Amino acid sequence: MAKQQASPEAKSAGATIYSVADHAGVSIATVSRVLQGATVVAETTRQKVLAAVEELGYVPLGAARSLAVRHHEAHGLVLPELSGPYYAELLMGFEARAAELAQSIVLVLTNSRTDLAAAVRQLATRVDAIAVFGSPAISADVVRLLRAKKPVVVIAGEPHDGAETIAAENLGSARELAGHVLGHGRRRALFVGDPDSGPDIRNRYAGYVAAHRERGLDAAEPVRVSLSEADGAAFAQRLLDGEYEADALMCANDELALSIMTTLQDAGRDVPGDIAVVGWDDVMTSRYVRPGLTTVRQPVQELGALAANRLHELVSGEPPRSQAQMLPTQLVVRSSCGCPPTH
Amino acid sequence: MAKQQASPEAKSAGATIYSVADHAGVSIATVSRVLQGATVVAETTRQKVLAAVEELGYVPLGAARSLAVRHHEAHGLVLPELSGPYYAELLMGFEARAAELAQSIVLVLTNSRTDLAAAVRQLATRVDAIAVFGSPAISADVVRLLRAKKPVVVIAGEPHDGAETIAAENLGSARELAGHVLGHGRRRALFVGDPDSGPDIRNRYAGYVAAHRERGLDAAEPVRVSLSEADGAAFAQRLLDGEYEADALMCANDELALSIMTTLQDAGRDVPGDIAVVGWDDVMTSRYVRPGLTTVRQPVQELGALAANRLHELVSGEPPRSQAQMLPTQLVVRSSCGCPPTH
DNA sequence: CTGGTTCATGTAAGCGCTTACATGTCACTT
DNA sequence: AAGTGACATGTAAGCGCTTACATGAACCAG
Repeated sequence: MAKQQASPEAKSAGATIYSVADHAGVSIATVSRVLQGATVVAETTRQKVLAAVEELGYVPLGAARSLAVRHHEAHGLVLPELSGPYYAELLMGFEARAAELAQSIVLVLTNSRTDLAAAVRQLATRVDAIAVFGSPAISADVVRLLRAKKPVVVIAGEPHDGAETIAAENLGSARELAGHVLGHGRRRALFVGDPDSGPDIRNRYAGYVAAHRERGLDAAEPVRVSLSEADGAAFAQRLLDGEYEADALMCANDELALSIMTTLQDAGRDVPGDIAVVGWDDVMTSRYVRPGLTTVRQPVQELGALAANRLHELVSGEPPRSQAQMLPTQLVVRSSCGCPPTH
Repeated sequence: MAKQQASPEAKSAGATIYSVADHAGVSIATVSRVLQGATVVAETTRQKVLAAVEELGYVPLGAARSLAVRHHEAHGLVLPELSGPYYAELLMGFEARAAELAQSIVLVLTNSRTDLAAAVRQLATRVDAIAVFGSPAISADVVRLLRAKKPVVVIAGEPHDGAETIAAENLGSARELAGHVLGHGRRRALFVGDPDSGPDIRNRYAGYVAAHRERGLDAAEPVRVSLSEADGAAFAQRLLDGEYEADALMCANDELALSIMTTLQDAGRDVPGDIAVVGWDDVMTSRYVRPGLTTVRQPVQELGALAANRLHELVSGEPPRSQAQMLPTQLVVRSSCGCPPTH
């Protein structure tokens, strides 16, 4: 009956470090100390404080701490969207590494935004550093950010002035993949995808061209379609209508390849008999589909993790790298290219 | 030559509202006013301020604003992971709605965390409200959060004391789906998945049982496996080995269904001839696979959007709903259930 | 018993914003 | 010419933390 002075319901909502200190009979400095765990506090006082925290349901106000310590302990990540496994994996890798570094992550998806610039500006307001996926849509704002001196790393994008770039290797594996297809004797291979949609696709096309050149072959102009299932199906239809002629299709990514391949098959074409189809990314579906899709696997999670890691290093004062970092990539041969099925 | 007094390189990194005010020759209050855009400011001063902001590369410190206005303008989202389209879509829906409401979103993935409780506590520190996906792993911490009086909504989880719940409908569509399969004359249908892994799966199993009961049939015990491709393949192998006997499989989700179906097919079984297989979620692969997978489509994006929306309403002072909200769900009949192919 | 250490704790000064309130200016009215 | 509003801007008091520094208690050596 002795300690019932505390108002039983005045708790939680507005608990601050002051109310906790009061409740525990100590100063706010002591409360802060036990919560940060850095300095030594006598065990008995620590228990008192913890009890008060518990009792009041105290949750410290992150903003106040951030203001006092002068950083946010948070990284920003700007991605176009999350459909398909690519960005999701990137995000997982990023999140996992950020978690290890005790950084919160705040996410912005650009496709859902009408005012992208405002969103990015807002983001810059609450994080210490930002990783941006290199969609062409955002370059201007990235530059603005740079001027505002938040460390920025660009993932799979154009090397912007001053911002670090990290990406997966494209040119070499694209050359290898195209070479593999040509090795099956295909002579009318088409590249499907728009090289202008970013450096990734541009380099894949460059690899396709290089593979042709090495063999003294002419590389066709790319078929410029977006990386969506719908555009894939539409292109396949045009192919069926005779608008294009090809015995192999090197698609800019798996989603495109899959929708094209399925549309062709449903129309009675034999893949790879009549026409080979290869993709890029090695999404889950590519394993399940028959024939299995030959493609290229990127270390997407690692890409994300690396971005988070660099961000942290930059925040900790390491100098920016001028050289773009490049992660190796791996050819995955299944049977849509003309190789015999192996499953 | 007259206005070159400004130090050319002292910019950005440490620009504060004070330096901007100095630079523009106004008070910090005025700077704040033009940046918030709420109060009227004379056009000429507004221009001066904007120019100073631009020149100094000023980015306001979110933490300071949050502290002053006493909320974060951010929502938290706690998800197990992001592999597969389900969570990614949920996140997209959530993000899109949050963006409309001008809320930042900070993301925590629980599978990558060793100390989940700490992560959630940290999260609570920097957001106004939290949406938690209802994995059983986190219930205890959710309760702690509730005590600490941050609004919480639980997505597809157990109705925890005080926390709102929102979910997609399971029981009815599961009954419908199971009924459909039984309608093909299958009499040895198995449910594959663990009803104890959460209310979603539990209700799907309940629907399976109800469909049997309605027809005077006995429902078998569920085959308790986790929702992963690996476990699916393992189960398929045991089925092939004769450990189970079945003419239909109702799987707890598509990933399971797909890996099982493919494993069976690769072993020479005819789906749906020998055995029907149905799933849940309608992931992209389910469209591409042959036979097309019969499944149930959930309004996953809407689920996410609804969560974001409720969070905002709760933060704005609306009273919590005691009734769980339930979104309708839709049977997608393709041919893995025994129906003729339609594509 | 005194003075010097050591160690736990308290005191108070910010961190960079927002905003209620006070002040000053102008343009009218009378 | 003085009084009155209306309006733009400045002043200053917080918001809830962290942390350098000051204080005081406890202990030990001399």
